[in-house]
Amino acid sequence: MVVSRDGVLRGDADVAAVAALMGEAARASVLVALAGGRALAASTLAAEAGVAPSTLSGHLARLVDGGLVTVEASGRHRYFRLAGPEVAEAVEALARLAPSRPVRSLRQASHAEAVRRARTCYDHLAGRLGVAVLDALVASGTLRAEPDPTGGADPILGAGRARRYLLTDTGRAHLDRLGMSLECAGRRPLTRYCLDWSEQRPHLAGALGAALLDRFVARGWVIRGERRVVRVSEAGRAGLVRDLGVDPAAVA
Amino acid sequence: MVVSRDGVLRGDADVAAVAALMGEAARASVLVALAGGRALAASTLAAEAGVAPSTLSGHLARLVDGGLVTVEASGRHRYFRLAGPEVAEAVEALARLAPSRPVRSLRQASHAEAVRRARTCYDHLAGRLGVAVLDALVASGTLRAEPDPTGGADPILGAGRARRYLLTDTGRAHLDRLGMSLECAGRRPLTRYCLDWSEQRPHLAGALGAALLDRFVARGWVIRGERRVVRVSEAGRAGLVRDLGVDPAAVA
DNA sequence: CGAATGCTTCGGTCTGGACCGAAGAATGCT
DNA sequence: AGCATTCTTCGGTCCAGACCGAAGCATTCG
Repeated sequence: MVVSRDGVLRGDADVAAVAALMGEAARASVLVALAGGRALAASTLAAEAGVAPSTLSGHLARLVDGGLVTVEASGRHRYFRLAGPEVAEAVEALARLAPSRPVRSLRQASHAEAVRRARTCYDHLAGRLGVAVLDALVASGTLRAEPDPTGGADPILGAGRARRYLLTDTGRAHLDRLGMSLECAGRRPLTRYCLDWSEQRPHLAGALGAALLDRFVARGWVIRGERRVVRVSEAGRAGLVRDLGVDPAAVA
Repeated sequence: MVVSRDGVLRGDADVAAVAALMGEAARASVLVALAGGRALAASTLAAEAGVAPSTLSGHLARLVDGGLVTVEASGRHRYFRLAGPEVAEAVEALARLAPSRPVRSLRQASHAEAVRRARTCYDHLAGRLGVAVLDALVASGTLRAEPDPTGGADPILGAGRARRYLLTDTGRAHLDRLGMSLECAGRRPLTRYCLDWSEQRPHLAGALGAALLDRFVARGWVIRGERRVVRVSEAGRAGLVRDLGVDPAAVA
């Protein structure tokens, strides 16, 4: 309906150009990773796509040039984002007619649910559980959410969202009482956030995030499974709710 | 939302594959030409795309293999059609974010409307007028719509639609009275239909279709414009409605 | 200030695939 | 049957572009 030949509506050279831009594995990977409105750094995207940073840099330049993606420089990072909802719609339209739609087996579906529920992200917790833990730490005053000091919008979380999380004195004492203090953070930042892709909200990373996962595992609160999935034990359910104030729904 | 990494929702290899299939000028041209549900023959599509038939044959095979296009053999022709509405939607989604969206000027828009109203298709009439003329000839009994003798579905019009139009005896007499009989059809089939891309319905082609356009022009009923557009004169409006029973709305 | 980090540009290699023409199979017309 | 038309397959050429590593800027941190 929209398209037709004869010069009546639109030529087709454009369609081929846009499709060609999407029709390469690394670039498609970028667009898919960016679908949902996330902004991600070039290095992250390169790891996702499984190509060298230099290669992906070229791809990103072409995507930006083609108007599918926008860039925002922030320090020495450059955050890439889909240029608009139309781009996401096009990606989804293509995904809908992807060949060999992998028959989502029951087993795969339940694995997917497990991943969303609780998993590791590098060395810290992620998924609904990871997000709930950060929420609980903020709610209990252990961490204090600090708005962006520069006043600018955070490229990942958007304007008005916390840009860093500070460990309070009472919070440090609290963790000490629980036997969860950190020996030495070394050069690593104590707290960092990491945007959870399945929850679209931040979870706790950094040295504290790693320490917490470490303790949880040591106490048998969470058990590592395969493919980064973790399972919460009965003791973990009780302990997380009692000692950290985690939302019971997140460990159910 | 639909798409994400980690095997949770869907990998992206499929997106890249589909997009790559669309990301080539000749193949995109095919998809655009087929948008709207038309079924076209390989040779037609090759001419559209501006490549050798052998080249396009390869492209069509890939499109069929990729599930974007279906093929139906009919005699020595093979008619290609989009595999489904999802394909058209994807093409349109891509077209929407095509770069350098050519600003549709008022002039272009009115030209488009004129093309839809009445134009020539090779040597016969097309557009709303062409379709209306065929309708009128059938309604008046000049032509008799013959269902597909083989009982199979017509590759262009679908099952249950007329596959050929026969000139009846009374119809021939009627055309004689109007001074519109044909001298000699030669080797060319007397009647053929041709699917009108703007109306999605058949208009009259073949020797009779050509003869009618010829007479209409000779009598000054229609005036040829540029770019295949034709305009109906005041006399034409009256004559077409009075002598042929054409729907007045089609010549308004 | 240097060192580390994040990203881009450049040079060189290599493969996929787009293209054509010629030959071959299938079908319809006379 | 014989011939024309339509489409596909095959062989061979050629170019776009995907890829990597090394080197070059810019920024941040110690």
